[in-house]
Amino acid sequence: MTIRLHNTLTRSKEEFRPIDPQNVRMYVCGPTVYDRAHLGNARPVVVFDVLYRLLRHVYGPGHVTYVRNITDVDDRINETARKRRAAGAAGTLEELIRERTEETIAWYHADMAALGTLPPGHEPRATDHIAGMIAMIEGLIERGHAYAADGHVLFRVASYAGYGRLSGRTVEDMIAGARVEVAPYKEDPMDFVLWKPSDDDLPGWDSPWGRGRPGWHIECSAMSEALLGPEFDIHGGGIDLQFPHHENEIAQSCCAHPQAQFARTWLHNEMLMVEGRKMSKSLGNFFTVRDLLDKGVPGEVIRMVFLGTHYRKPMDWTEEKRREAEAALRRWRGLTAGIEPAASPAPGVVAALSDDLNTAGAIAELHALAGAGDGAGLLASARLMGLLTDELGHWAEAGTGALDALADRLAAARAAAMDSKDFSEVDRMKAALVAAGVEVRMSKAGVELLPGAGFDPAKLEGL
RNA sequence: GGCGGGUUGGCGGAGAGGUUACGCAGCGGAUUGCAAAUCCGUGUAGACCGGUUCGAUUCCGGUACCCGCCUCCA
Repeated sequence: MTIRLHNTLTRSKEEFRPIDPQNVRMYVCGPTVYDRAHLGNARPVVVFDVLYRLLRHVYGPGHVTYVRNITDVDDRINETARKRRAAGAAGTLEELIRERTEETIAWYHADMAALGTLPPGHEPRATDHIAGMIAMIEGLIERGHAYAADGHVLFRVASYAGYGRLSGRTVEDMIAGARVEVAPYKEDPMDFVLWKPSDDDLPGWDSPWGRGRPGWHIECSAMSEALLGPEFDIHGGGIDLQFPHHENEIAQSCCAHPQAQFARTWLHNEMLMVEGRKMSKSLGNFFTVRDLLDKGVPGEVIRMVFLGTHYRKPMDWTEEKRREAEAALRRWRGLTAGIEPAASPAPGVVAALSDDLNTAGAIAELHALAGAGDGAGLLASARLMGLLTDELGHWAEAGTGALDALADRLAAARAAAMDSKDFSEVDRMKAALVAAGVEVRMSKAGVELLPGAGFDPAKLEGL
């Protein structure tokens, strides 16, 4: 099976050929752990989880290395720690920072697991790789690609001819935009920070340039090199990282290792929209994955909604999509209950995923399998996409015990009504069940009650 | 201002230079105490204007509108 992926670097779909099929290497930009992950943060995690699963399917589970970093150096983290200290929290600033990042990472792991995503093989933390960053910065200075000034170290953008290739813009274009930060210590306004000084109120590490902390982009260059080497297969993240983050990563890594190509294939997922607007912190229209889970939206449903839109198109989160996804999953779970998955996923599903992760096309194939009554094929294929797994299925079983008892009562009432011709009690029960989101099936064979979309076990109380 | 992307039937959302996407909703039928579910049947859409072609929604150019990046962001 040939996998084809859309490479941002070339703006075209390319056949994917790993550098080493025995060790396919992928790096995805992970979270900055300053707060709960919002729904937009979850999209790349799910998208690249599907790619990870596909790569494992094609090359073997032991032949894919997936690295997703954790950024735990960040001014927003510092800010939270400072506020906590000001509010009287015990401990040093460093301890409060660690506390904050530890709890945020635990939330992140729990929330992403709820979406059925596999943990990456490595989750390096920036604070564990400071030495590697300092070494890389020193190398860049030696080669003339960076310079120290006023306690800062800056990358000399003019020294790298390839700058702008990923984002498809020239340095002149960017200067025309005229929104770069001008600082007295910069040789050129485009130059970006590799290292910056920390005062006593900020976390810092000793370096040749004094006590300080790394800039935003250098961590990914250092950590990908440490875990995947100077050249690897896939680098992923949200499209908003294309510039400047990924452009700067390329500049740093390629200048540090001129003989290597850094990441060969760049994949970017489009943004998540809410009410037609990008979900973003500055617009203040974001909600977290946990908010949704707490509202009773199962992680599997969120995952299904995500996969319904191709990753390179903006996706609007809507209540209607949530409802449709839940209904389809309930149907499929009913169809596959007690069935063993087929030995391998359906070729049509693998083919769709292999075509630049056409998850919407793959879901259409799942519908076809369900329509054909192929429960075993459906199960194996859905699981390749991380759907219909045992871990994600608990939501679909909630309240089913109560339904079994109600089904018996309804069957008895119906049998009595058949004789008396008075169906009022049967109709009352049926209406109440439908109101609780239950699908009521009455046939000659008997009565069957199944949870439907929006099923709420709490509404069964009065029955 | 610079750069990039998008525009598909009632809604969501794919692929393909010429043949039904698919899902949801709708409509007709079977079935049912009535329903629901299920099954069968049913829709002929691709912003606008040109061009290439025997043939374009699919390729090329332009226009309009929408969105994103250029500033913390996935």
